[in-house]
Amino acid sequence: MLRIYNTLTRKKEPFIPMEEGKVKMYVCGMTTYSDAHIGHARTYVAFDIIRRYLEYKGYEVLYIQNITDIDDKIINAANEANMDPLEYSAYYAERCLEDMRKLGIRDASLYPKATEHIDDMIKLIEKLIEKGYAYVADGDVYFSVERFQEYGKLSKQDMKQIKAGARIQPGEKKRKPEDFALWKAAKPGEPKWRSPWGEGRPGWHIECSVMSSRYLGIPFDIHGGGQDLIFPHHENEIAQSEAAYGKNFVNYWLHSGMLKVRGEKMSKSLGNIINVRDALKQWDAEVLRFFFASYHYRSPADFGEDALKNAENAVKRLRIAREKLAEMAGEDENFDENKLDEKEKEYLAAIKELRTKFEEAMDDDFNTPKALETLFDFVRKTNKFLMEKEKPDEKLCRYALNEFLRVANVLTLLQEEEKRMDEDAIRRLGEKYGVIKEKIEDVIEGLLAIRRKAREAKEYELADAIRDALREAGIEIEDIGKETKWRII
RNA sequence: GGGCGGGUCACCUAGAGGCCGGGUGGCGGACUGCAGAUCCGCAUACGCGGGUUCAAAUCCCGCCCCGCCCUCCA
Repeated sequence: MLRIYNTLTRKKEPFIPMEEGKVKMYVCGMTTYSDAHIGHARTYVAFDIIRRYLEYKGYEVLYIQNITDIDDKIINAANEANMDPLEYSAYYAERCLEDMRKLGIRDASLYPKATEHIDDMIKLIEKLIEKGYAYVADGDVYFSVERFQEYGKLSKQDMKQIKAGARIQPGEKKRKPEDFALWKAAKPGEPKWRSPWGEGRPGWHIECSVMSSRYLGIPFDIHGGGQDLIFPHHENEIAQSEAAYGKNFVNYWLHSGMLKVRGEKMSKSLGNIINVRDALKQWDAEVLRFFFASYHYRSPADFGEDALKNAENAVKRLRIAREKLAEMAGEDENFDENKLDEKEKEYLAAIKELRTKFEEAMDDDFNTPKALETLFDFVRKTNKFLMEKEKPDEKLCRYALNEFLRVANVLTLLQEEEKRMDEDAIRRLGEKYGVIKEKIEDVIEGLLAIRRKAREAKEYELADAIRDALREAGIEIEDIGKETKWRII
């Protein structure tokens, strides 16, 4: 039974979707006015894993992630760059999605954009005005917070606190400081849309109320985002949606912890924002994903050299185990349990345990660090099994590999092979030793043949030179007796 | 001030009242021409001070420290 921590109740609750077998989830996406940073990556990897686990459990998941493509910051940034704001945000939206794909995050079911839903926003605002929850003030429209009794229920703040923190910015025409904008009258030169209150553009919060209910209905199952969005954004979404529709908006609110950099908050003023693009120059996408998965999604995470280095080594251990298993694995996984000997039966038990322990961990509010433990436990048992068993059952090995990959995939690990070897360097090396072949694999084999002869002749300098050069190029070799295996590291 | 989450071995993380955490790194052993990989073993831990209990990293109280939010934020 999956249990999920709900920010609304501050408790772990059994997860029961609205519709059996289906999960409708919405995660607040990016405001696209610059490249995605590793904080975004953390959040979207976390929700990607959540989505994958739900699918692993057999749910059909409809996963909506919005793109905020109109907003003050976009307009300002576009003006500075001397570009049209909508072109500007479209450009960054594309780049951000590209970054997420490079990270290995699966696409959401849909990435709706704010500017494509202006009509629906206007309708919702009209409804709020009709019902007396919103008012027009000189071309602006504001939500009247005190009209919504439950305001503050998500962030656990009472009205007194909210009022104490609220301010009226210059140019705003709201009646109460705690009110927030649903619609903003256009200033000269800004992108604008026609509305019953004059030309203008939507406030930030309204888009999520509109797009979530448009694609998922209301209420829907899961609404996620970074912890920094709890207040005011998600609080405001609740106010808008529940005031307008008179019913519960979301069943489970999930919030991911913030990412720090070397113990400090990531912020423009500290100048320590790390873009996904830059992070990918230094670290493998899979290493970054492992790093994120090694923290529980609600805990703060700290992006530091040591932790990344640890992750890099840990990932290597997983990859090697995968390779070793793959070498022994046959075509299909339909092994015959009666043909297994004692050792194999013992290993079969370990394979089955992988799944149960993994699920136990993930069922507990997506405890990915705990889930990783089960992977490493399995790796140790696999290595031991392959070491002790001369000719392991091929089908059993295929089954083990498949099971391993199935759970690893949920954690976004051991996915499609990324080319990490430097083919050019290997070919140059081949030329040096007179090995010229079409296929890179043949070049490597040829080099290894030369090395084998060298070893037999006890010409260890040459043997080691080839080994070191291959290692430089991303190929690691392993001598087992007379035989030599190689793998991409 | 209000809300939330933390302080666990050299490093990164998980954690149920009693027994176990895992990864990285280190040390020793097996294997090896060497290296790597792997296996086995070893070490280092629960911010501070009280309390509850036969038993506390875990529950309670107080304190110190850190991070996040409190109308820009993922």
